[in-house]
Amino acid sequence: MNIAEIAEMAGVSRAAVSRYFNNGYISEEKREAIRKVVEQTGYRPSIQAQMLRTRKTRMIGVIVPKVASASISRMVEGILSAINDNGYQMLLAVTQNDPRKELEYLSTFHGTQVDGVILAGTAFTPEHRRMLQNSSVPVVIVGQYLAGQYAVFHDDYHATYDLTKLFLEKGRKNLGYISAIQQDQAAGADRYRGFADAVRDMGCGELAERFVTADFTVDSGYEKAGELLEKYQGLDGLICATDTMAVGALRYLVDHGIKVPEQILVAGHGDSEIARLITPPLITVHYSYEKCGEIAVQMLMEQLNQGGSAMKEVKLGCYIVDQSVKETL
Amino acid sequence: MNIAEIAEMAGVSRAAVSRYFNNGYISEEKREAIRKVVEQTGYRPSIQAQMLRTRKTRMIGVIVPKVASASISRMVEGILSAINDNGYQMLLAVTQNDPRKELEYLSTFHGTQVDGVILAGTAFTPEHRRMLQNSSVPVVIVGQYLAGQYAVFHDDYHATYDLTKLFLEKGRKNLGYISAIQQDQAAGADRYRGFADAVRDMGCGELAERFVTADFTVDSGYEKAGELLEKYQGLDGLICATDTMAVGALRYLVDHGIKVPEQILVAGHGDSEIARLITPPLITVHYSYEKCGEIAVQMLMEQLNQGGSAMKEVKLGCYIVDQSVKETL
DNA sequence: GCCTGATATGAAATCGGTTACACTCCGTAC
DNA sequence: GTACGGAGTGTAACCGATTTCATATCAGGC
Repeated sequence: MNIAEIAEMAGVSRAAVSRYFNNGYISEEKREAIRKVVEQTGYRPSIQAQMLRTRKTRMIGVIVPKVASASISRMVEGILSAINDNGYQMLLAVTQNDPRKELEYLSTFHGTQVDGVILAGTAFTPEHRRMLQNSSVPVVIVGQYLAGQYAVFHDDYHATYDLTKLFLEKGRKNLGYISAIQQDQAAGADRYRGFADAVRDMGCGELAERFVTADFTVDSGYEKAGELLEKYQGLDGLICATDTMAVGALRYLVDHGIKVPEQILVAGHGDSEIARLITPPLITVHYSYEKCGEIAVQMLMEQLNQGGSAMKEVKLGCYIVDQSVKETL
Repeated sequence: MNIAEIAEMAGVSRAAVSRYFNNGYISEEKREAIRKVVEQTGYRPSIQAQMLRTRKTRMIGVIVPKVASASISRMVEGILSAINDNGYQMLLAVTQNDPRKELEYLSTFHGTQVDGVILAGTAFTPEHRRMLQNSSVPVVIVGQYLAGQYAVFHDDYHATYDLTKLFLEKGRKNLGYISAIQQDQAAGADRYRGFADAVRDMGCGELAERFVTADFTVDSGYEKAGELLEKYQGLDGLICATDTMAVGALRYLVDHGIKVPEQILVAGHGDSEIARLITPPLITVHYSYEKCGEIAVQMLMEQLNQGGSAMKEVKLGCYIVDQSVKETL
């Protein structure tokens, strides 16, 4: 079933059938004739032929490090819903935290494959920058800031700054910090910097050195909490770069008979479901992952439709979630 | 940059350039000449043109009810990894549990859009069956069994049967069950049937009526646990259709001063991270979601490459995870 | 009666590849 | 010497749509 057959059956030209589907000039009679034939045959125009001819794929490429993650899957959900609302579809690629794969997918998408790209990167190399600058399709980066690029991300620095300040104001003066790798600008560097600056501003700069670096896993949080506690005796507060690490740390404390929150107060970042459900609940920071994805799509759509986006960088605010203060559920 | 320009620059025909990319007959000299021009120009064949001409998109459509879910995101991860290994890409669609959207995406994908479809459906209507039977591309259903269709799913019935038996053997004779809606064949009907048959087989058939139906949320689990406990006094065991519900139920019990597991033993299904991390940990059933996705892709690939798959229905086994018995972490 | 602009139409070019077909070499078997 | 098969090549048809362009009709304004 192609457009020529439909045209013949309806007694019109191929152009007329095309106009029927694209709201072009067409008389009422022909419209009706075509409608009948289309209904009867169940004809649908070939998407590939349309893509080739119009040079639009109506697809957005989305590159993420993984998908089985509370934060990322929420972001993907937000992106997907916004993409569909705009009549686009999502081509999903997962890098499994392999920078080579990230570049590979980026380059695949650069061709004629998609109309735009949303990239949830972690660590950016010079090669990333080069590739992004030479991109033939618009790219929006989510979760990270990258100079000169369209991006939507969170205020990681102030999130951790405020969290640290809260801990100090609660009288927790012997803080420790479990960080993510510094190569991860947002979750690693920015959050740690928020912690370090806050303790300095509050007159206890020596705490800035009380940190260890963990992977993004529960087990690593467990292990590194042990290291930190051994190294620095008498900790009364522990701030972790992610909820996942914080859960691991919490389990370490519970396993070793340390009372939470009485002896040590624990916080993470991400407002994940588990942070609210674990006992005792974690103090955490709410990140609007869905919103982040939606805004990224909005920026992309403006570029696709108008050739440019009003917004170039969007920083989203965060707020602290402390269930010991206001009860949820 | 199109194939004609490359051909001219290399002093060969368009066919030769095409053969260069598709491992056709080509002499060493021409191959080298083309290689040089390609390297120099960074030329890449248009994917759209290839799709149009070859009638292959090298894309698999994946339809899921949502993505921000522990079980589904793991399945998507498994599917995606297997798809990429086979040189395909993933077009992802989320239905948000709307059956209309499910049909809509199914029909979109039926056209020329993708080479194959993986469908994680929940409730199948006659219209689903009709559409699946008339599908022009191979479809594999995951997570559910549907007569006559290629499918990979779990042994939900025996999972719950064994779990219930375990509870009874542990001396918990006053069981209650929190079910998912019966329209959901796997998580709803099959699991409940496993529960009901087990209690009957073990000589306490009257328990089969002790159930309520909840949504797939923590809050619903919380609420329904309350209803069940009010209705049936003296419960000493509670089996839930999903971990999420079980977590809600657990919180209800904790909030109401009921000791877990001493007074009431609680179990879910899914072996989610939260089931292991919550205190006290849930008894749960391990489902191989990644594997489920991988096998679905394998079945799809066999159909695409050989015109048919050796496997038609694959039922995956489950095993009970009980941390009170064998310690993890 | 003539001009203008909106509506309506089809022929044909175009998007960028793949591949069937015909044909030329060239080495080898008989 | 002829037949044969495989390697290597180019021409041209084809995949299935959109869109430009030329043209036609008709209404209304003057």
